Amino acid sequence: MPRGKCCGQRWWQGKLQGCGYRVTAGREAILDILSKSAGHLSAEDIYLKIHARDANVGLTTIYRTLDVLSDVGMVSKLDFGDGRARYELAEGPQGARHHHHLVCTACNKVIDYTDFIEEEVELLKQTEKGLEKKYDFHITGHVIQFYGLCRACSEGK
Amino acid sequence: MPRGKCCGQRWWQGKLQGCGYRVTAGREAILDILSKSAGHLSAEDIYLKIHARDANVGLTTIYRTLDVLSDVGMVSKLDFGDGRARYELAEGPQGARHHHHLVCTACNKVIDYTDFIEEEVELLKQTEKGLEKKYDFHITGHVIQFYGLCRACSEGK
DNA sequence: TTGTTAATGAAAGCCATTTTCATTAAGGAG
DNA sequence: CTCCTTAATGAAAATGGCTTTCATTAACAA
Ligand SMILES: [Mn+2]
Ligand SMILES: [Mn+2]
Ligand SMILES: [Zn+2]
Ligand SMILES: [Zn+2]
Repeated sequence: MPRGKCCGQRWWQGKLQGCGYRVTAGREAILDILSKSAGHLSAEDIYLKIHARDANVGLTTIYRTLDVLSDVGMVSKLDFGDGRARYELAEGPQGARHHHHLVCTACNKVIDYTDFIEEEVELLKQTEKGLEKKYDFHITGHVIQFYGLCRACSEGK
Repeated sequence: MPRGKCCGQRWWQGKLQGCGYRVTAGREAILDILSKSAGHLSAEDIYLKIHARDANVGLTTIYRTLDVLSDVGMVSKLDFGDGRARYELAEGPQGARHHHHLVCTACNKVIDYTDFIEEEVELLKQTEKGLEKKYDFHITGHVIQFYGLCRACSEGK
């Protein structure tokens, strides 16, 4: 019987080690925070949460870890145009369905939506196929985001 | 009979003055460069082109002017994820149909495409309508971009 | 021509992210 | 378990796109 947190919490070990990365306390802490948060955290958000909770993890390590996690596909790096990158867990075992974002340009609130995703994904697939052929491109990803004003910001004039 | 460059070159005067902005040499130079370039220029690109051509326009003025031009809707500010904003003339009298972008993540080449735009725009319209209703949002804009590897970068392994 | 005020440029500042480099520790070999 | 190689880490400094400040210039209305 293994010591430490028992199975179930560490579904990421395999993925990290499989890609040649070591499993460290800092990486576990960052993944834990990401998996327990609503998403769209900046590097500094994570830094603050980590220090509020317990450990000493430098901001530098947070940036480096987020790069690693993006690299192995466990985390998505997002840009909502407010000058700082944000991160969320990519679709994994237990969570995170594929979704797109609706961003309030006034208060920076971000809404995940999965509505209309089927039609969007369908069109995207076709468009990607067409673009790949016509422009001889190998497409690896896309960004779709809507910008606007949320209720509160719209009323606040 | 007016002095200076004669009519035809200055379709932007009206728009600027109509919005309460003054027409200055720097603004003309920037617009001229934008209208004669392939597009997707960074502030520094413009700065270098302006100095290669003739005049003394500070980088600060270029940033400020691009803000003004975005404000009046003459220029679109683009973000391809390479850490610097890029700009292109928005659809105006003579040029620039509505298009989306295909970006090579290796060499940063950007392709404008108008194919599939009709279907995309149609779907976007519907999606926006649905999102506005469901999330009580007033949508003002969207971003659609595809990322991948161009032929050259794909072959170069 | 003149006065008001927006526009400008040089220099300093800002701030998210990256780099440097000396120190620590993950994890395979034995 | 102990050693050893080398990836990982953190503090501090650097980077770089962009913004702010402030004294000077020039658009343009009167
Ligand atoms: Mn999300
Ligand atoms: Mn374009
Ligand atoms: Zn809002
Ligand atoms: Zn390329």
